[in-house]
Amino acid sequence: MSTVFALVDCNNFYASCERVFAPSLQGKPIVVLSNNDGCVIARSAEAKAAGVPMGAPAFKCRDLFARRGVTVFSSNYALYGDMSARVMSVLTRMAPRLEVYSIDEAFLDLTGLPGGADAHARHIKETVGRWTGIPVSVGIGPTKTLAKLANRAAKKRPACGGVLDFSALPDPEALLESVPVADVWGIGRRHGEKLAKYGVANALQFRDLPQVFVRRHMTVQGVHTLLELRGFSCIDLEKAPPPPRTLMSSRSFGKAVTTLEPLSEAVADYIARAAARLRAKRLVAGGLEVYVRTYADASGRPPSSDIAAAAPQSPTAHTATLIALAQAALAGIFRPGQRYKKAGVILTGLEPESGRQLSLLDPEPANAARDARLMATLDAINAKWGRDTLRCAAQGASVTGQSWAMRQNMRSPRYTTDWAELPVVTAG
DNA sequence: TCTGGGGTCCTAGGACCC
DNA sequence: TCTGGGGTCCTAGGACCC
Repeated sequence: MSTVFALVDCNNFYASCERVFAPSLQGKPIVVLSNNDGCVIARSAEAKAAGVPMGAPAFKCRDLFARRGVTVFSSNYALYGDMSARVMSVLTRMAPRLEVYSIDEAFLDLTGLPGGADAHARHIKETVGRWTGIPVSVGIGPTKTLAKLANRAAKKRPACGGVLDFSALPDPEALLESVPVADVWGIGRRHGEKLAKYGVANALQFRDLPQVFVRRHMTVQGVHTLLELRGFSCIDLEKAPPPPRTLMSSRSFGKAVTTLEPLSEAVADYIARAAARLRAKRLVAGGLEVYVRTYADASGRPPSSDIAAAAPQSPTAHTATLIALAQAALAGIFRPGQRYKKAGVILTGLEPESGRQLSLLDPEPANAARDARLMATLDAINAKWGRDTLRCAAQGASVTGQSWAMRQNMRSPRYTTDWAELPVVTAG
């Protein structure tokens, strides 16, 4: 029997998370901004109706926000991550196989469920809503790509109550014809532009292209998308995601940085964050990259980027070792007089820490055990008392006072992950 | 004043080896 | 008077996703 895929996607996820804890905003327009309060990354249905564009720079929307009474939130990833875990935990109980695809989406295997996929999907939608407060839509299809398309249609057609099964459509080709080709999962804007030159505007036209044409212009991944649109499943559910190959931490600054010292501090801070995530996944890094990016300057010269790589003597998750390497790399690419907008670090060459401890050919440095104990202690203290309780001096003295800190002026409380910010329920 | 952050995969091309 | 064939590894760049 062929697989029945479902895609469960949270509606306007970040905006919905904010509204769970601010019920007075139900039915009101709200938006969530990216880091640095830069651009709009989530909108409630009412904000969409008010004409707030996705991805719009926040400073260009101030008038519209004021005129239409839009409530604005800085992004609060601690809250969204926790709400996501709650949604996924409910979904885990409701399907035999599940792949968490992103913070707000999961693919489910609904093959052979009693009562049929559609009824089960409606039960899932209702349960997630009741237990978490987050509204979801469910798309069902014989391939992941078609389940994605069905989900998109479920959101656009109020009549279907948030659930749509591609296989049950009376006229599936009409749906394919209504979808711009660039909106198909795996095609994207650039390929969409190229396809338009060949007269391919929608998903139906793409589906009927010759396979060799697609292979030539879009590699094997394009062929997978083509076959999936035709109903042949090529992209399976991934139950246990493979370990990450890289870990990245980067931020834009609140304002331009022009000297090495604050840049160095920021890089140390990003390393500390990335290294903590590395240890949480029981991995070590065999290398790292540091990059910086400048503003476009007044004369119209475009922004420029510089990148430098470094590697420890042996793979490690020791924060101080990685910071020293990253700062030395940074010093090599820093140029006085530049106005820097952003910096980032990427940890590369990741491998399991356990593999290393068993290696006889490549003995650990003498102080590796001591380093590991120090990091374990640091992680335990920060887990108990908050992420920035124990820090390296290189990260700068204060958590909030750095000249490079990002802007975040409208963040909601960390309702679910910080004791000091629990919501208060008032009787009466 | 001036648009986020964190990932993956595929391919082409060069270095190097036999 | 003019440079094989085949393989591996690495990197850069381009595309995609959320």
